[in-house]
Amino acid sequence: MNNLLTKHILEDLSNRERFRQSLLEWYDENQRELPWRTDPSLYKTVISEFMLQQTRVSTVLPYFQKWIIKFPDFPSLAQAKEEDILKGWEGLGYYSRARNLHKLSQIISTQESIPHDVNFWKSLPGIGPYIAAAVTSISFNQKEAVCDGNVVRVLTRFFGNGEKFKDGAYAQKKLQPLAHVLMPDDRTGDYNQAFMELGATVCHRQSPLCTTCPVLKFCKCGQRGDAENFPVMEKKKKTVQEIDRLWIKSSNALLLQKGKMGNNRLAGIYELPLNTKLGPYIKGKFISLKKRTIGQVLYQESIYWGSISKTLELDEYSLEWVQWKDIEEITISGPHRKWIKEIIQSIESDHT
DNA sequence: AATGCGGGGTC
DNA sequence: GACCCAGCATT
Repeated sequence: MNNLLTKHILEDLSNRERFRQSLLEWYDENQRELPWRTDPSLYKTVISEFMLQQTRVSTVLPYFQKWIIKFPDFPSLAQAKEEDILKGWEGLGYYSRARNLHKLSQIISTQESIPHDVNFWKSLPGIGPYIAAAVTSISFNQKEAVCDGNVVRVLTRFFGNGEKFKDGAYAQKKLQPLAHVLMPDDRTGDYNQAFMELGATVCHRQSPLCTTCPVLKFCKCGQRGDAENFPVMEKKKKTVQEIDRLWIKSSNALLLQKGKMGNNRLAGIYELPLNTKLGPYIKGKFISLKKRTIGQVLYQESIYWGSISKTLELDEYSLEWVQWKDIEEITISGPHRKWIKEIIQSIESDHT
């Protein structure tokens, strides 16, 4: 960290102070109007940070608005049924976030007073170093520096740090102390948000807007004109996994599978049934091939017409007949809801 | 330290 | 198609 600061304009304390002021002034004038910034509260901050985890602002906006109406505060969330919570999260992904938010709200609701200490927040379900720093700085003005993907991008460019990082998480961990050193003692929440806002709206991954950057004079890469080459990450190897799924319908219902065999990542969330050799399935004609990526795995999911041979074993395979009229009520993973609609469309167009 | 976990924007 | 986004939990 120290050798990163040497021979850099931000090594100088008065320059560092000028940098903070420039960034905050820019933020005061240019910050986006976001629903968790107008009439802010601890609750809104927590919800927004959970939703924004690995998820873009534009994706979060409609979910956040609906969520705040349905669950306006910690107690209402604490008392809600997990079913309803998952439904509010449908399509956002990383569903454990919703379950953790449920648990967290139950813990918060029983607290006499809410601790401001970052370690308390880190101990809560679903909260790690980033959200703990974000919440305690924004809501309690604690001096805790966030270091997310935006901050990593800005920092490596400021210092021309061409080190090849194993992955984003590693870079965040490694650069967090540097983020902390640059941080002011006051307005820590605004400063954290300003740093990320700069990354999100000016210091883009590709084609960064260096000419209009408010802190260009503190940025090595911005002045050299090679910001786009930073940060440097190792390549990840992708794997492919092929899966068979079945389209099993009756006149008024579709057979769906709740959760996923072997783990609970999709607990409470429905998808088309997985075809297994030992299952009660009869595989029919091919319908279509769908692709989606989860982490580094590219899933190629082939969907076939199917039927079931042993109707008494539905529970064993977590299978449920879902009436067509109820299909909007349950929580289906984003891609599967889309695929189901597409398949219905194609079936109907075949009949005409 | 490495892996699993969603879905979508953007080039 | 590749990369990555206001990361965290588990192993």
